[in-house]
Amino acid sequence: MNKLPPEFYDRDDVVQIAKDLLGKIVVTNFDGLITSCRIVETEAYMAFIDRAAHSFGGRRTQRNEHMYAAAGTSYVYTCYGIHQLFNVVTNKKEVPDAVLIRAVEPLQGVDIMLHRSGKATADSSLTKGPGNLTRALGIQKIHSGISLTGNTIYIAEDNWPGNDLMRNDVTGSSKRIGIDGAGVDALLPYRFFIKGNKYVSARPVT
DNA sequence: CCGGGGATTATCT
DNA sequence: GATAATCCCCGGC
Repeated sequence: MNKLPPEFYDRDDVVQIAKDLLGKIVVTNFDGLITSCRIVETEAYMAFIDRAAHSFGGRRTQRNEHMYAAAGTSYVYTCYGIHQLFNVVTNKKEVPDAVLIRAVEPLQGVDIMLHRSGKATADSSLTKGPGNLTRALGIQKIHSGISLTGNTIYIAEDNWPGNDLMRNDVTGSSKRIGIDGAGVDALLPYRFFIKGNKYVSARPVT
């Protein structure tokens, strides 16, 4: 299992990076508790011109400051007052591209994740949906701004079979979820998921 | 089984 | 004061 290098994140095509992150593995290591999950659903948010992005028009506030950080930085923020959402910052410093991780499949440390979520059984709701997966992995707002090439939170790849198959046979795309206020940009096909995976958070909208 | 709406609070205007 | 990149329960079919 190899940690993704800084060059993976430091590219100018955030849509391609969102596709490439499918099948990769998120690992968290908090206080010696190691949990890991495979990414099965992502969404791309493009800097400056994307009305759905927090950084639309170059908007820069205390909340989204980390979107402007170097490639490979985490951006975690609170949504609806309750949920923490985990994003991967891409592209060069001062260019606020990001990929939202929307759903993952548990791999390692399921018992720890159940405990964090207060759930009794490991059904798909454990890590289906952006709010649920951060709870299971223990990711909180205090983890915003850290490097994803370090040892606390990082993303790695293994010899997952999907890597060897034709990418379009394994993955699908749709418009993004929950951003109806974004005008025409709400229709952009910037959501990517692994076809048929039971942890994918919602039905693709045609 | 499915869809609608309430929960709950950080953040921005 | 309004809104929000969501979740989950409950009521109706």
